[in-house]
Amino acid sequence: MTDTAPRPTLEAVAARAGVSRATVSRVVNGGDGVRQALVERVQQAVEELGYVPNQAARSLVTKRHDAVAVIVAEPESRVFADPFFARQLRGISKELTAHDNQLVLLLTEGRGDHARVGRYLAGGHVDGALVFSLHLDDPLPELIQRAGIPTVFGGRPGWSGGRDGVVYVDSDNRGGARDAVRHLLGLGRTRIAHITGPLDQTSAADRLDGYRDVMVDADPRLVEEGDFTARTGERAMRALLARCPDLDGVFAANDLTAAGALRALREHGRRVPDDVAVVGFDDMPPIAEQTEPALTTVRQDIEEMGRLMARLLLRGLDHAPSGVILPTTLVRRDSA
Amino acid sequence: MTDTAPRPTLEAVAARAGVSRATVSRVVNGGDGVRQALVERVQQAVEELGYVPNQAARSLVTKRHDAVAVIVAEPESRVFADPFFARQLRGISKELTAHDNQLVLLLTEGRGDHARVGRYLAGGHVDGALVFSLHLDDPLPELIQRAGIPTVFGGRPGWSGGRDGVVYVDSDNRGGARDAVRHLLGLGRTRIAHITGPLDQTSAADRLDGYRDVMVDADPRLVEEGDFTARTGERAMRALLARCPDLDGVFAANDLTAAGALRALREHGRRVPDDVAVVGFDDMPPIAEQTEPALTTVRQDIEEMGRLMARLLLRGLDHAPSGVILPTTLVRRDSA
DNA sequence: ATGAAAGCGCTAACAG
DNA sequence: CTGTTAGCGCTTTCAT
Repeated sequence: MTDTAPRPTLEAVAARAGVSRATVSRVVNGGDGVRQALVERVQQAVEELGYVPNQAARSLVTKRHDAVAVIVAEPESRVFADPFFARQLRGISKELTAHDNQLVLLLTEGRGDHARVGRYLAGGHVDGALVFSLHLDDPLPELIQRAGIPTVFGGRPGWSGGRDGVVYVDSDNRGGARDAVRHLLGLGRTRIAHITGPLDQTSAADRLDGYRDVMVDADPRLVEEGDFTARTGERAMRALLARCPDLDGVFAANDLTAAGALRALREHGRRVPDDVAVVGFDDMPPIAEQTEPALTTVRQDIEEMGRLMARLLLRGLDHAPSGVILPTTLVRRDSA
Repeated sequence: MTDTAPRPTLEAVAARAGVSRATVSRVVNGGDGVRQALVERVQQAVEELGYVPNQAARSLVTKRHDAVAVIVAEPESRVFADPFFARQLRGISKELTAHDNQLVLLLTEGRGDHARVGRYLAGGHVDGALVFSLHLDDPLPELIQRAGIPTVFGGRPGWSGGRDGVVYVDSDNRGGARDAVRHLLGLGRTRIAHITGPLDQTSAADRLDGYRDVMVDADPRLVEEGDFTARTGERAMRALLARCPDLDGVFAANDLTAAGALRALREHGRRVPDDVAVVGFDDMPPIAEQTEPALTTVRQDIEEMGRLMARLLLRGLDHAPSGVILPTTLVRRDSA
């Protein structure tokens, strides 16, 4: 790696402005309590020299880093197929940027990477962590707790029952699912199937619970487990069709799954929504608007989730509510 | 943000092991030239105290950060619709992780963010930068050059002609495009249309060039500009169909565009591949395998691109080749 | 309101 | 091989 040209230090600026380092430091950090004349002189010197504070030196004394780790622990498949991840990142990035914080991205490939993440967190490089996509049996939270660093989880962690001090942001998965199923019911459908997500994630489990809230004693054969991918959605739909040819409605755990289901339905000559009405979850425009027919779905504001997670973390977790649940809304298009 | 418990310092470890700070430092950093007995004593002290080096203090003296900035300058639309971004990130992350480097993600929302990025880069927080998705008129490279920090670009920068010392990694877009069109020709198609990407990006321009290489004097009306999104691919296909109803082949600049084209084709009652053969570009499995019919497309190894970019940067740019072009391969499925 | 001085925790000569 | 000694560039009392 080529060396960077030596950058001017506080010292240099002080010399040029004819003041002490302390004064320059004050000006650079807001400049209260410094005479206006001096402030200007310093600012000019900063300008002329192109001075930029050395973050390492600053962190060394302040013990702050103005950096937040974002940890994504997710099997490849989903992260790549689904714009979900990118959207959350964007929200987080916006909020962090607005507060002059940097985003350090930690992608994990599996258990092997956990030690590394733990070490990094314990290393005190960042002021906090934002963690996604935890599965029920994930050891990551344990590590993170041990690192003793402020953390906000994206999505309700499966193990949080009882654990205190766990802060998370989630969508109203259960309520959204209820809305979806009720909408189907309102359309006169009675044989409503559900293709779930991976049930070791709370978002998927909660949506299933919502489905069951409304379909109190539904035929258990109407529920098929999926994993949030289109491929599996298609396969699940085929299984459902074979098992319950009389079904007239489907609530898919996310839009990708719904897209897969739509394919299977078309393949089997079922018209949507005439024969079978379909509702998705997420409202990812590039997916929901592109399906044939366009998808009726439950919208969650993913970017806002990201933004909120960052905001909570930056504000300080001491007075933060444990869980924040964001509302969802049903978006009607053509599939139901 | 809650404070982290005060962590033990080198000093503390030294005291406990009964050696000097220098010795501890040596052990922590590889430990060559230290008697085995001492090494073990120090390691045990480290263990017992749970010592982790303070990165800020270390950077302050070494002037290295073991961190790389990844800058993504891309209008929302594409980053979110396309798994492209996530894949490259994964490749980069893997390589960086393997070399104990951190990934600092900088997402820009537009011109307004450029100053911030420039400041960050100039701030000397990172040892290098990886930059994506530059458009022809993008001022970002300028800023980056000024920051004087080692940089590798993802995709051939549009302005690199003449500029020396620009290092980039790209796919063989032009060659891949030629393969795609030749394949269509080999199928006996003669009226082959092309839906381009945004032509201010070299990847799109190069693919168009590749198309023209083969279709030397093609009817110019067979070319329609797109922007790498499905929606636009659909619209472009409609326009093409209206203008040249006799077309029998389409080369779409990427898979998403091809997916959109497929929709338009279906809507117009054209059978694929019988009436119109379609070839895409990228080979994004979640897209290419899910279209109806499955997409014949030009594969590029996106994750490898990311990995290679990181590798070049970490190895040091001084002896790096200016441009590295990765090969592409045609993947036959059902659409052509 | 401003300056002097003391470190933050670490590495890197330099001695020994 | 190991210890001593200087800082790296910045913030922050404490005087003035």
